Amino acid sequence: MSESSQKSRKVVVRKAPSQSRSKEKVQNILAAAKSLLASEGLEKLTTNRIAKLAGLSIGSLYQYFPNKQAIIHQLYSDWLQSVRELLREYQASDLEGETPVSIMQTMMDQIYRPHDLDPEESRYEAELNKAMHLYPELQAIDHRHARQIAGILADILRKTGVVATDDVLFQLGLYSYELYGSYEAMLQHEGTSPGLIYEWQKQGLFSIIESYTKK
Amino acid sequence: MSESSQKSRKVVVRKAPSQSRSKEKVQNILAAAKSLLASEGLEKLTTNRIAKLAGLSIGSLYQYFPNKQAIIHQLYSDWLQSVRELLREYQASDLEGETPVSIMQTMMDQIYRPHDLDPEESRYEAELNKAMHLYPELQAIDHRHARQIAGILADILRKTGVVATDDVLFQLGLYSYELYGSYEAMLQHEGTSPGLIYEWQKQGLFSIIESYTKK
Amino acid sequence: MSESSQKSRKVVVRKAPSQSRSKEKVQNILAAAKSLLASEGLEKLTTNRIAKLAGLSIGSLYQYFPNKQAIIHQLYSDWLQSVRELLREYQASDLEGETPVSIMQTMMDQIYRPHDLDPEESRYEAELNKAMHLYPELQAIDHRHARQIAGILADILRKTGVVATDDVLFQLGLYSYELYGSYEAMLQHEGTSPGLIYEWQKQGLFSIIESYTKK
Amino acid sequence: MSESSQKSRKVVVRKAPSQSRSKEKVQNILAAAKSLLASEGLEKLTTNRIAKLAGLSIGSLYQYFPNKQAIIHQLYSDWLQSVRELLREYQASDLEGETPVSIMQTMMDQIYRPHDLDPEESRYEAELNKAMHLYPELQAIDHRHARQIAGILADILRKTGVVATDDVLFQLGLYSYELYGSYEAMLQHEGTSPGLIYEWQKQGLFSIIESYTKK
DNA sequence: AATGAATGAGGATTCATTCAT
DNA sequence: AATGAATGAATCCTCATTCAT
Repeated sequence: MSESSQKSRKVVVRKAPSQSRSKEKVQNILAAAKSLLASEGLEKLTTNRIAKLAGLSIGSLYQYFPNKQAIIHQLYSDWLQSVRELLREYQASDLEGETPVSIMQTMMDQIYRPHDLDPEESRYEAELNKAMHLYPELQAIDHRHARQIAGILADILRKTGVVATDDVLFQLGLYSYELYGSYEAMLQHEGTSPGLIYEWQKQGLFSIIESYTKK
Repeated sequence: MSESSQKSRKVVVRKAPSQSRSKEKVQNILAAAKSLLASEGLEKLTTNRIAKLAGLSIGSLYQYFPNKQAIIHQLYSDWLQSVRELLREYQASDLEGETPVSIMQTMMDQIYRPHDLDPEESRYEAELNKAMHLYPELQAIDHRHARQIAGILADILRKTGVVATDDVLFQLGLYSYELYGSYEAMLQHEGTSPGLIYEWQKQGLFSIIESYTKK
Repeated sequence: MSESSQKSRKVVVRKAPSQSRSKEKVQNILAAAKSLLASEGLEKLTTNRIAKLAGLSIGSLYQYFPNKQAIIHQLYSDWLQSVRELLREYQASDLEGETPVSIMQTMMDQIYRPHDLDPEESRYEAELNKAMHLYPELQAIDHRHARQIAGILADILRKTGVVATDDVLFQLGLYSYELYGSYEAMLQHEGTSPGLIYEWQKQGLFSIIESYTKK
Repeated sequence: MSESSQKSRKVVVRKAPSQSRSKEKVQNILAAAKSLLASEGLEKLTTNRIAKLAGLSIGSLYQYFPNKQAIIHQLYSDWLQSVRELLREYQASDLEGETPVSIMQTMMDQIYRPHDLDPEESRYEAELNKAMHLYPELQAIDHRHARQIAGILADILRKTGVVATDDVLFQLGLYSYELYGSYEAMLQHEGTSPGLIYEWQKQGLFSIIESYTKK
């Protein structure tokens, strides 16, 4: 199960199977944008460069996306969706016998792992996050997604025994989700040790969660 | 994205602010940039607007700063310095009787407080952080400062009883410092409760610190 | 989504032409735009060509006008103002002994004349009119000016003995003004004889006016 | 201004609409263009939108029309033809007992009427007129048509008793025709009263015609 | 014949930076 | 030293038209 959901994390690739030519082009564009974001950063992300890297003309690019923001939004949205889907699997799964800490640990292991394996992925997500802040219009979407994720996390926490008001549960979900964002940010700094930070993040979060758990 | 046309540039102050007249102009420029950053965000931060708000000509601005990056760098550097100085005071103070947690609590209260009191300050620091990420050249400087702060924190932690290798101590300092950055980021999201987040940040960090403390 | 990016635009002059240098540049730009409009038509009127013909860079052009519309608006506004001022002189003058027809005849002779003398002027005004229709935002201004002119004409007609309700007087003023627009349009057609058309325009208008005059 | 990239082009129909299938497609295209012109204006009239609304592909559209201008030309040409045919009926009819004024009155009532009944038609013709001015190549064709119509009108006027040289008669025909164009333009302005304008147009024209009539 | 994806020149606009005065 | 007009490369985006399938 952990294997299959590992795959479902990469929604971008999952959609790739060439159902239609359109879908493939869209994927090319997204892949190009992702690649530029990871390799050169947000500053160098121009529509013309994306088109060139995707192997099509600028005009074609605009046949698939109405504007630059839409590309970034899709990238971000895809990523958020993959996280949401992963969390939903856990939410829907049999949580019998799981403690809040045990389930969070499992989920974090799965979500944080790619950063250790692939620094590109790490840079990519950090740049994506940056971009999100630069386009105010996209923040609303970000918030909506974030709230959904927070809701799922809150539900999982509640089901596994965390006792708190709905609002605190929701805040806890939001906090957990945003903690992941800060993890990404930290990895961008040189000199930080991913392993240690990961452990500390878990330890800190678990300490908080446990304080809301009935004994 | 106006920042995309940036090239490698020197980021040092062009003119040592030795004369008081000069010092004043430099301060005006920095204050204007800070104000614009806090009120309108990074996207609206143009050199022309800074000059206008600072009450001098764009030509004069370039007599005090070689380029836009240098202004942002100075702003960031000033902020880091204030943090460093604050921490150095603690470092130099009599830490007798303090536990790692007690001293961290004191320092965090002092550093985090402005965000509760002044949302402008919060926005300002978040935008500053964004800018830092957008100018790759500035990141190296950021890292140097961060390492200094981490070193101070490591020293304080060691003096107050944290037991770990030098490297782990340093990582712990770095982690503590970066946790603050993530706090700023979280506050930018709607729907988050500053009070709760602050408490959780502390609780998480203290939990980690305590695990490195001899009993 | 791309459709929605249309925004209201300011159509005022960005920089008050208070200093003579500025004034001169503004005039250069307007003259260049006018010249292009007259010689090549609206299709070839691009900001870059205006700048080049005006002898300055595209960047400079945008220091004097916030956008292309503003240039066209200024051109149109200037022309309307000259007409308004001319009419106001008549309005303020001693109309004793004048009949509606005699005063209209005098004014029309003065306003229509440039077309006979200068075909460039004729083409220019026709293109300007075309442009006005292409920019919806400018139509509101057009209407406001038109109403002012209509008001002045109505006043002149009333003072010189036309008897009608205020509304009809106003409509008559509007009609007289718009008749001039149609004169411009007709001149653009080959094979038309300006002299005849002018006489007919007058004859038609006078016939209408006289039917509202007490005998 | 998308039209600015236009170059000299043939404006004839590429394919004679001899087969009924073809004829239908051509009509679909023209109807779509007309509809877009009336509802959204010239600026929003793109070949791709026309094709979509006509229910065929952009490629097919270009099988029936060599370029965008040709479509507009056909639209304009069709409209002119309908006017021509209407006038020809009068020209061919028994004009015994008709005065120039009575016959013009009858014709104008018939031609002007649609504007009162259908504001869409009014907008359509105004946009068509605008388009005509934007494509210099089309003006020559416009003039040819206009001359034909002027010739018919001149003939009708002569037959019903207007006495003037052939040239003046022709000019009078042209003037009458163009007066209609100005009527359309006036209707686009807010605040004008169609009824009054119509009456005034007639009154003005009749006054001119009568001055060329033997008593 | 039909399709519609692909093209890319061209347009409006911005803004960091320079330099003549 | 101070000024601020001037620069122009660079960016996002449009749309008439073509052509491989």
